[in-house]
Amino acid sequence: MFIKGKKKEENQEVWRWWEEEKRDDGVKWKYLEHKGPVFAPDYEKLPSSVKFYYDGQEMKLSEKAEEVAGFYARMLDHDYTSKSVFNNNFFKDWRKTMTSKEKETITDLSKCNFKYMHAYFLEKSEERKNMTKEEKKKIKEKNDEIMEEYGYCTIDGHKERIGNFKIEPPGLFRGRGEHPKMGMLKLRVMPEDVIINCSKDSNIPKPPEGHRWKEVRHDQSVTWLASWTENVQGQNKYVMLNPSSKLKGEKDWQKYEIARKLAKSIDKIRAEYREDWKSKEMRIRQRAVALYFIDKLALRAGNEKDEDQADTVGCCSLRVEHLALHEEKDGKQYVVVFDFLGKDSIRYYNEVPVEKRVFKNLQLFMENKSPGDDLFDRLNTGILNKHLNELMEGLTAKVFRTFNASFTLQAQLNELTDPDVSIPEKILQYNRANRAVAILCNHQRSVPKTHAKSMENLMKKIEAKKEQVKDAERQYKDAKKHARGSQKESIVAEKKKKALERLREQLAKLEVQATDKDENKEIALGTSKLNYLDPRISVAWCKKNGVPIEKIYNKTQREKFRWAIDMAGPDYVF
DNA sequence: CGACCGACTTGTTGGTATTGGA
DNA sequence: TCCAATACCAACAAGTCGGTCG
Repeated sequence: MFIKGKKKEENQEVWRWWEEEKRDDGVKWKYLEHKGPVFAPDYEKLPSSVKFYYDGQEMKLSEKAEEVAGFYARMLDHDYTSKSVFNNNFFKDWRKTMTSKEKETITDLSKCNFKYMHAYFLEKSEERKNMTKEEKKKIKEKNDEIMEEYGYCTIDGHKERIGNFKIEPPGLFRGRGEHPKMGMLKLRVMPEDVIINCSKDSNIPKPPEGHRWKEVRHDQSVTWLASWTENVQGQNKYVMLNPSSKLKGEKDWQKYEIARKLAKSIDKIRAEYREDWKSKEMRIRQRAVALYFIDKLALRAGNEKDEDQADTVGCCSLRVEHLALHEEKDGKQYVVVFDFLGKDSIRYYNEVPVEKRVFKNLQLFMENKSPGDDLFDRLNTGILNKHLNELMEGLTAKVFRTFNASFTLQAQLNELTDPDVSIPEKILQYNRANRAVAILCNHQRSVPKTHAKSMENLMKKIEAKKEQVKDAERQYKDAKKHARGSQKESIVAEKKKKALERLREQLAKLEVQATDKDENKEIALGTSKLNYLDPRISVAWCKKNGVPIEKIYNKTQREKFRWAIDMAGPDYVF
C-alpha cells in the first residue's frame, strides 16, 4: 500500500500506485496533514424590511428564530411543506429556538406568514443569477482560493483532493420517502463538535479564532480527516478524500478484483445454493432462496432498520406483504411478483418466473404468516454474510451486485458492439449495454418533466434535416448534370456532394440521439457507471473500438478511474 | 447472540456551469 | 448573442458490513 523508497516529485511523475508493492496491515496511511474543514458562513440577519406576520400581526423575530424560520421559508414551494410530518417536526424544533415570549405567542404553524421572507429569498437568488460576469468571476476566484487552501491534504508525501472539506450548513432535515424525522432542525456544527484526525508530527489544523476542536487524534486505521455527529439521526459524518485519490482508488480496484474472483467460483456457489433449496433445515433453505434472489435479481442485502427511519427493505428484510405468488401468470409458471420500497424509497416492481423448488419454498416460508411478518424469519444479513465469507474470502451480499453488473456489461458489450459502425452509433451501443445493467440494478429515475417536449423538438429537427437532405440531393443531381466536361462545374458538383454527405451524417447523428434519449428516459445510468461497472471493461472497449474515452467518462469520472485507464489494454476481460 | 455503532460505499437531488441551436 | 436544455458536481441521505459490548 505504501510507496517504497523516497517520495516522488508530483509534477514530474504520474503516481502509478497500482504498480507499487502493497501492504495490508490495517494502517491506512503513514503521514497525513491538512488544514481542517471549512465551516458554514455565519448567519446574516434579514433586513428589517422583510416582515414576518403571525396571525395577521407583524412580529420581529429573535435572531435564532428568524434563522430557522428562514430555512422553512426557503422551502415554501417545495412538496415537503405540505406534509404534516414535516411541518410538525419543523414546528417543534423551531419552537425550541424561540425566546420564551415568542414561544408564548407562536403556537400554531398555520398562522405563520412566511411569504415575505420567501419572496426575499427568491429575490436574492434572482440577484445572484443576474450578477455581472465580473462579479461572478470574483466569487469564483474566492472559491478557488478556499479550495486551494482547504481542498487538499498531504498524504504519504502526495497532495490529494479532499472530497467534502466543507462542514454541512444548518438547515431542515430532508429525509427520503416517508421519513419520520423529516423537517427536523439540523443544528449548526461548531469546531467544538469536530474531531480532527491527522499525523502527530504534522502541522495540526487550527480551529477558527476563539474556538477549539472537540478532539485531535492520530488514528492511522481510519481514512477520515475530520468527523462530527449530526444531531437529527445521531450519525457520524466524515471528511474524506476525493474518489480520485489513491486511497479510494485502491479500494475501488480491490472491490472489482473480489467481484472477478466471484466470477470464477460462481458456478460452484450457484450449484450449492440450488442444492440447499432441498435442505432439511429451514434456516438453510431460507438462506439459499435469499441468495438466489440476490444473485438473480441483484437485490441488496437488506439490513434491519429502526422505527425512526423510512420503512424500506432489501432481500433479508422482505416481508410477506412484499411478494405475491402465482402458480401461473400471463402464460408463465411459478411467477413471483415483487413490490416493495428499496433504498431511497425507490419502488422495486418485478414479475419473475422462478424454479418450482423456489416457488414451493416461498409458499412454505409464507405459510401461517401475516402480511407484516418477515419472509425470512430465520435469516438476517449477518448470518448470510457469514456464510458467504465461508464460501469465498471477502464475499458479501453486495459483491453479487458488483459481479452481476460488471458481468452483464461485458456480455452486453460483446453482444451489441458492431465494429463497422460510426462512433456515435457505437456510443449508443455502449449506452444500451449500460442501460441493461441499470435495469438489473433498478436504477430508475422519474421521466424528466421536459422529456416529451424536448423529444418533440428533436423530432421536428429531424424532419427539418430530412428536408435539407432531400434538397441537397436535388442540388447535387443538378450540379452533376451540368458538370460534364466543365472543370468549374465539376468542382461545384464535388462541393455539393460534400455538403450532402455532411447533412446525411448530421441526420444520422440526430436519429441516434433520438433513439438514445427515448430509451433512456426513465433509467439512470450514472450510478451503475460510477459504482458497479469495472471501469477496465469500458476502457478496454474504448481502446478496442477506437472510441475516445471522453465519450464514455467525463472529467471527474476519468480522474476517479485513472487507474483503470492506465491499467487496462484493449484485451482486458472482466 | 442481538443491539448498537463506526466507517465506509452507494444513491438521489438540486444548484450551477456549459453547450448548442435559434 | 441569448436562452433553454443538458451535463456536471457538490451535498448529503441512506445503504452495507464488521466490530464491540452486555
